[in-house]
Amino acid sequence: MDAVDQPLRADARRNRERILLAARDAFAESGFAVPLDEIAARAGVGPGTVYRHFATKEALFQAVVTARVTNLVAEAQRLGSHADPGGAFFGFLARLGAEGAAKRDTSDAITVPGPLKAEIHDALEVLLSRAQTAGAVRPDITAADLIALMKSLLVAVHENPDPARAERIFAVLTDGLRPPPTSGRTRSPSSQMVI
Amino acid sequence: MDAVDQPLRADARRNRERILLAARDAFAESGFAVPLDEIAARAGVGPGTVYRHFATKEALFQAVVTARVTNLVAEAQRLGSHADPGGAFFGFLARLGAEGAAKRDTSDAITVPGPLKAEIHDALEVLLSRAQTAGAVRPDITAADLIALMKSLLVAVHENPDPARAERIFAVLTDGLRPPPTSGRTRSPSSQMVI
DNA sequence: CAAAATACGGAACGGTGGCCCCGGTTAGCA
DNA sequence: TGCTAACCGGGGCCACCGTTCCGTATTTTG
Repeated sequence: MDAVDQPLRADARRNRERILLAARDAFAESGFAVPLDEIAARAGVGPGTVYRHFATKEALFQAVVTARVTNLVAEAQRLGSHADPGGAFFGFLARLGAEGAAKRDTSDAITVPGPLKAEIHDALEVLLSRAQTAGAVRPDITAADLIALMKSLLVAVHENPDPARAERIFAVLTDGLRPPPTSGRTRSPSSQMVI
Repeated sequence: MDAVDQPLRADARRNRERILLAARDAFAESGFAVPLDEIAARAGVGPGTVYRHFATKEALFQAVVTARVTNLVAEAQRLGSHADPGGAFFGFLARLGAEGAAKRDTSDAITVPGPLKAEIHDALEVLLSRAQTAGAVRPDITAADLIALMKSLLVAVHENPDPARAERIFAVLTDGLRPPPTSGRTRSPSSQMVI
């Protein structure tokens, strides 16, 4: 990973841009699991060239998704001052779901331990606790639960890419996140998961 | 895969038993992804011996999980004649969740295309449609949706093995599966996932 | 107990994927 | 235009994993 980018040869700069573009597309299509050789081939360079610019495959991944995650966090913080806590929370969840359904690497980005995951976690936690205080979201859920849920549901959506099914799955999530009717327990006793 | 098992040498029969035992534990702990060499090592045999008894790793997996899945299907069919459709459905879901949380290979068994997946799908469909007709489960969900949901949630549970979190996650699922309140829409408009 | 059939173990093969290195090429500058 | 330094390409190394092969060991049988 080159820190300075001022004294960079013209072809080096051009190749770096190409690699980032190709990585963006490849990661979005196939997630982090895409072979690095395919990224290199898409960029029209050799694998060695990729490693000249990015020390490791993960560094390249970080470089690609950082901008997108930062945007998400910014939107979450913007929504954090929203009047309606429930609307802000579910709106951000919808944004996250749309992003994750479109780009396969989003679920990897918010899951792999690192600064990105921490940022999303913190941003989500603010929205979540506000919504919970307002009574719009069930109080037992944590931000880590939500990230785990989102990640696994995004995987499910990617594994059978039916838009209608994706909407149904996310509807189950959003409805399940709402506070359960606190009045006389209508839950059947057999609905407990014994682990 | 040897069809005849009558003329089987004593050590062969013993090793076959050992392999099945080791595979059962290894698959339960690590899912289908466990290296076959580890199964062989656990059984105290060489990898070649495993392949003498089972033509492929997947054949061994099928031999291990078939009994368990068959039991699940039998229980589903038994519950199918239950008086309370909702209770039967959520009870079976709880059973599936418990089984899947305890054994990591359950999610693989019900997901990999094959007869096991088809059996589970059909058994689940009966319970689901009865519960939907009774108004205990939201009507838009399909059996395939449920399998996808269960699989991904089980993966999430296995990735962070906190029993409390597992219960919370499954609570979100069961609550989200209940029919949404049909009365005046309390859903905020921003809760739609735009895909 | 000896011969024949059968099974065993583990080394080896083939494929995949992350990562590195060397010979050739190209940019930048005088 | 010619020289130097940086860069590029892709072949290659290593690790992992499913699978196969073969010399050896064990069991069965006459």
